[in-house]
Amino acid sequence: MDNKQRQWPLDRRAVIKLLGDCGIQATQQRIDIAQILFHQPQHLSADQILKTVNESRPSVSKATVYNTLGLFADKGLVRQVIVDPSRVFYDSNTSEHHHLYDIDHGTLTDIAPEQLTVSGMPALPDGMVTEGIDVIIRVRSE
Amino acid sequence: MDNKQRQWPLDRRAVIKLLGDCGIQATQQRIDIAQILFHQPQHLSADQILKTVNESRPSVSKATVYNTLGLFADKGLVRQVIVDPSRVFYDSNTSEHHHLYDIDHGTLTDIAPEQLTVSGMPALPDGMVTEGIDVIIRVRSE
DNA sequence: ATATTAATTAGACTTTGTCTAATTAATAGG
DNA sequence: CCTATTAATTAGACAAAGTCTAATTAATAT
Repeated sequence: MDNKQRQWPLDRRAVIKLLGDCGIQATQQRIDIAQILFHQPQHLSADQILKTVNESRPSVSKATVYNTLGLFADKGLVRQVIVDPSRVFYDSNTSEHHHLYDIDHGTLTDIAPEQLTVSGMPALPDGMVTEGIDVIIRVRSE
Repeated sequence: MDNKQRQWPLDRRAVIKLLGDCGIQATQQRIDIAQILFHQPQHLSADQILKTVNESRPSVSKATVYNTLGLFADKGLVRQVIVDPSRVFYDSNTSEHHHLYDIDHGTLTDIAPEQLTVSGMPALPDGMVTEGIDVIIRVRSE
């Protein structure tokens, strides 16, 4: 579901529609979280989202943040990015692209698919279904 | 250091030499851990190594396992593989290759570099030094 | 309105990994 | 070989990310 281009930033209305289109009940908490994520294409950790969403006043619990991010990832609304052993990033941009990860600063940057090509997908054993291909360039920048 | 082909399995003598060549003091604990890793090209988590090394009788502490794996990774003897949010794998094969990760079973398999080509390395911002490029094919196999 | 189902929550819990301060082992020099 | 010095190991406390549970609250449908 939903790996199309988006029009940034998504406002409240657009977010509600997006959730609806994916069969996700648009509760207040989910809308809040989605609005943070879909403000722009970005990479946020669960902890960053938890902090941001409760900035003005506490409104969403830790459990719900994790539940919601898991749900969004399942539905294909966001993409998990696993580059840092200590936390998962959630990428609000689900159109095809690669990543550059700065080990020293813990920051993620997008690499456009035109800039880097992966060719020659090997045949998979029976019963295996490709879920995705991750290409990560790891850099140091001290 | 040391991303060359190895001759599997490495016996005790070969392991001691390998450590020496990398400027690592060959203590009993490090030899034990290295022997497990370099028995064959494989992907092991810290926890798996801790269990294996203490199988017959307790001989290496948790702290030392983590210290040692960190040291081996720094020296380029093993390669960290970050594909699973819950644990880091250490790959005893440091020659160039890619990975296939089975999400449902949590298992890693190698993909030979000939089978999959990455072309068009983008120019990096000033001061950034490439540490490595990871290509991971994620599959489900329920 | 009300029954039923779905979502949220606090807080306990698990797991991976880190840190510290103290002990033990290894090395170098005489 | 003994001894000083340095390096490695250790137990156990700790930290942080994420999960789980059982109870509450909100949403939906009838």
